[in-house]
Amino acid sequence: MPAAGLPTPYAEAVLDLVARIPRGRVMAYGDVAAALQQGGGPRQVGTVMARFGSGVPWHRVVKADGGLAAGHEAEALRRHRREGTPLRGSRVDMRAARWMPDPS
DNA sequence: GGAATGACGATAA
DNA sequence: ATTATCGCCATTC
Repeated sequence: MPAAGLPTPYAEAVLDLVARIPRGRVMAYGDVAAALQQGGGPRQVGTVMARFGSGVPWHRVVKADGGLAAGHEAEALRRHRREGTPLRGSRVDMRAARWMPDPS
C-alpha cells in the first residue's frame, strides 16, 4: 500500500472526528463538516475520505439520505451488517443510527 | 493565481 | 422510485 500524500490540517481534523464515531452509528458527510466548525462542506469531507480514509472506519460516514460511500457500497454494507448498524434495506436508517459528537 | 476537481446536498421534474 | 442541475469550497493541476 503506497503511502498517501501529505495530509492537510483539514484532512487530519476530518480523520480525527471520523475515528471516534461509535460502532453501529454513522455520520453524514455534511454532519462531519458541520461538527468540525471550520469551513469546508460535504464535498471536502468526501475528498478527504477518498484520499486518506483508509485508516479510519470510513464505512461509518454515509450520505445524508443514508446511502453508503460511493464506490464501496458492497464492502460498507457488509461491515454495517456485522456491527449491527440500523439498516433499511441497503440504506442506513438515519433516524436511528445518526450520531453527533458530545459537545464537551 | 485561475480553472478544474469531486466517498456531497438540496431541490425540481 | 430515478435523473438532472445547481451550489458549495478545500485541494489539486
